[in-house]
Amino acid sequence: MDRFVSTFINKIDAKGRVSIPAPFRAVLERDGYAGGIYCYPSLGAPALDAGGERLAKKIDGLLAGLPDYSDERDELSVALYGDVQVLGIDGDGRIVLPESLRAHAGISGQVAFVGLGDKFQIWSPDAFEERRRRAREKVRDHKKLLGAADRDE
Amino acid sequence: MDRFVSTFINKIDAKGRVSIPAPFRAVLERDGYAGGIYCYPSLGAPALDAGGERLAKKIDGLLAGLPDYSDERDELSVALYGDVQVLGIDGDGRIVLPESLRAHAGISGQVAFVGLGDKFQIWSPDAFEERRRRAREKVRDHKKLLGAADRDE
DNA sequence: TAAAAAACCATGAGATCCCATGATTGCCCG
DNA sequence: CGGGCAATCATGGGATCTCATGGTTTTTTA
Repeated sequence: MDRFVSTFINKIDAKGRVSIPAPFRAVLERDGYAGGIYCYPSLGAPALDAGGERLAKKIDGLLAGLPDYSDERDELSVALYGDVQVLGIDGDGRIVLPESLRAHAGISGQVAFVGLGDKFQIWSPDAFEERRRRAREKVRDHKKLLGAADRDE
Repeated sequence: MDRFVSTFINKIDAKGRVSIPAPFRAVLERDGYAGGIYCYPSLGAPALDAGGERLAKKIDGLLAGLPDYSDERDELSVALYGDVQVLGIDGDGRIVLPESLRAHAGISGQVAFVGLGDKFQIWSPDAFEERRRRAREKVRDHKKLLGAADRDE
C-alpha cells in the first residue's frame, strides 16, 4: 500500500503535538522520508494539506511547466511554496502543529487525518464531518452521471 | 475463478473478528494481495463494499480524470479515499470490522459476505435477506416485461 | 539564564500473532 | 461399498506487540 487512505482522529496534547497515524507514517517512509512532512493551508478549504516527497515533487511539476523568471511562475511559487512548512517528526511519530496552521484549520483539541491518495489533509473533526457529508453527496451524483458503472445501490 | 460469487455467513467473535470465506480469500490473493482488503460504506445501502487491489484501482480510475490540486478532486477524494478503511488480514484469514463500519451496516453477531464479481459486500444477514427478497421480485417483474419464460420456482 | 524545542522514557489499551479445537469434506484403501 | 484418515476451515482464547498519549529530561536559542 503506498497511498494515504482512510480517516483517523488523534489528540493534540498540551505541547501541540499530534501522532501521525501509523499507516500514514508507513506511506511517508516508503515515499522517501526526508526529515519531515510538507504542510500548508489548503487553498479551498479550512484544512491543511500535507504529504511527503511525492507531494513536493508534484508541486515542482506544476511549476516546471512555466518559464523561468516569468511573473506567472513567481506568483505560483509564492502561492505554492510560500506557506509551506516542513514539520519534523519526532521519535514517536509526532509532529507539532504551529499556531498559524492550526488557526487556518480551526483546530484545537482533536485532529482528523484524512487520506486523499497522494497526500492527506488535516481537519478539525467537526469541520471535516460537514465536508464529508457534502463529499458523499457529490460522489452519489457523480455516479449517476457516470451511468451506474458501479451499481451497488 | 477470479471473481467473488455466492453468499457466506460467518460469525463475529468477541474481538470483532470475522473469517473471510475461503473462496473469497483465494480471489483476493489472485487479485494481488497488498496487506489487506479495502472496505467502505456502500453509498446506497446499509452494507459495506469490499475488495482487493482491483477495487482500489477502480477508485483511482474515478479520480484519474480530474486535475491535481483542484477543489473538485479534493472533494471527491475525501469521499472515495477518506471513507475507505484498509482491513488487515491475520494469519487465519480474518479481518476486524471497526465499530464505525459495523454501525453503517447494522452488523452484530453475524455477517453475510455477498459476492458481486469484482467486489463483494458485507451485510447484516437479516438486512440482506430482505434485500434479496426484493431483488427477486424485481427480477421477476423484469422477466414478465420481457415476456420471458418464468421458470424458477 | 529563562523559555522553548527536541529527545527520551513510561504506560495502557487496542490490535496482531500464534496455537488449540471441532466440524466438515474429500479421498484413499481395505 | 464403506470406514476411517487427512486436509481444510471457521472459531475461540491467550500471549505479544504496536501505537497513541502523557510526562520528564536534556539541549538549544533568544
